[in-house]
Amino acid sequence: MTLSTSGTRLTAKGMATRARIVDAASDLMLERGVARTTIEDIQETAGVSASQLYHYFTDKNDLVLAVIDHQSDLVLGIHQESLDRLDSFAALEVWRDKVIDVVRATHCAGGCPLGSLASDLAETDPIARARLARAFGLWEELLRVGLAAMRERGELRPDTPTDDLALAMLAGLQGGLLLSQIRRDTQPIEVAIDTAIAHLRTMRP
Amino acid sequence: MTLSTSGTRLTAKGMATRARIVDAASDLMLERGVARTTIEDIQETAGVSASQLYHYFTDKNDLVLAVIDHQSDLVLGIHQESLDRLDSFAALEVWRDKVIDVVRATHCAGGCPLGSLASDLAETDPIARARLARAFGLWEELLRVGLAAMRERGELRPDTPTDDLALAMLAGLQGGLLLSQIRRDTQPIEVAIDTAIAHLRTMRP
DNA sequence: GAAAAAATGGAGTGTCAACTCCAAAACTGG
DNA sequence: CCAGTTTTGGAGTTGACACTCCATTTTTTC
Repeated sequence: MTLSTSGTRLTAKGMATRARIVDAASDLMLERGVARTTIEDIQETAGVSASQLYHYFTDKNDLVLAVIDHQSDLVLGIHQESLDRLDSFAALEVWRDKVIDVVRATHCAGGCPLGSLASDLAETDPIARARLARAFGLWEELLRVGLAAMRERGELRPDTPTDDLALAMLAGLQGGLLLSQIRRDTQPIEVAIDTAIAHLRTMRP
Repeated sequence: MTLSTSGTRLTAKGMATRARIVDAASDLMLERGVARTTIEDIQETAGVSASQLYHYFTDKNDLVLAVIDHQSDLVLGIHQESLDRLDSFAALEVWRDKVIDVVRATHCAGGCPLGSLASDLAETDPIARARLARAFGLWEELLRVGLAAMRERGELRPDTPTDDLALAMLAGLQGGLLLSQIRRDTQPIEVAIDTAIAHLRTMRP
């Protein structure tokens, strides 16, 4: 999974410390962005010393990559769970509700963890950009496979362009999350997903 | 328009200098984000001294607000021009091509100026968030009015939920721009807009 | 054309943030 | 239980960055 730290073997305790650091960094970077999150903030939140942090990560950049991997695992995990057996419109609605519950739970703060990191790092860190592109590729694939399965099951017409719809759905999701974040209102993400599903409904046989 | 600097009257020369500063700051902040853009960078790019910068803006935050206003004017200007007489699907396609030309011209770098600022500032600067929310509101309104006009003209069925479609379109646009930015490929934004238009086409009388 | 206001130059200042270093404590494997 | 390895503590150090200050030049106003 994580290929950043190599060479030194990690004790159970060490793994726990490392995880605490990544957790703290993930939370803070989602809230404030990468550049505004200081190493000292992370130290305090995670309850570790400077030497510990630099024992597990070569520098802040290295930590950022670990945060990307961590958030990718979390986000893709949530969506994989819901989309794995995407075989009906009912299942799609369950996914929809789950996404919106998450947004509501955070009161629209932070936006999408991957989207925020992407916007933050796209132009300043090529390695981070590539890794985020990969994560979004996997996410898109999840939607692609799900919609293709729906088509196979006869829920959608055979000529439905599921690949395009999957990409458009991901775009709508990202944009909806961003708009919900700045408006502090779940309406945009709700409308974005519902409209995507409505479009899908026009493609039933 | 700009309500940040008040009290002192501006000479023509002063206005030019101020504009040079805002232009430079806008470019740099779009490329690197707000926190990674230093005052010194802006000074060099704009060709001004520190005292000039602090003569026109009380602090970096104040400059950020000016950048938001500037980018809002630019972005909304571009879209207003295209959407003003949105009375047919042909006009919608013209708008689509224009948007994608802009993205292609920048080689997908930077993403949407407003979207990037929004993601950057949403959680750290409440005033900036409010102002960006307002800009997105105006943008949404542009689309709302355009689609409503299309419906009035009989291009769309009377029961078409143009308000929802406008919001979903803006979301798809934002998400598509973000995905195009991290993939360095215009495909996501193209598919996002085209899918939105395709959905609209299903609503013709 | 002179007083007032605005625009500019550029050196300086205090703070903060990333990263280093050396030593000590805790743990692991044989 | 001991040698080697991993983990931890915490006080520096270096550089960068936002912002200040005061003097000087340019422009406006009457």
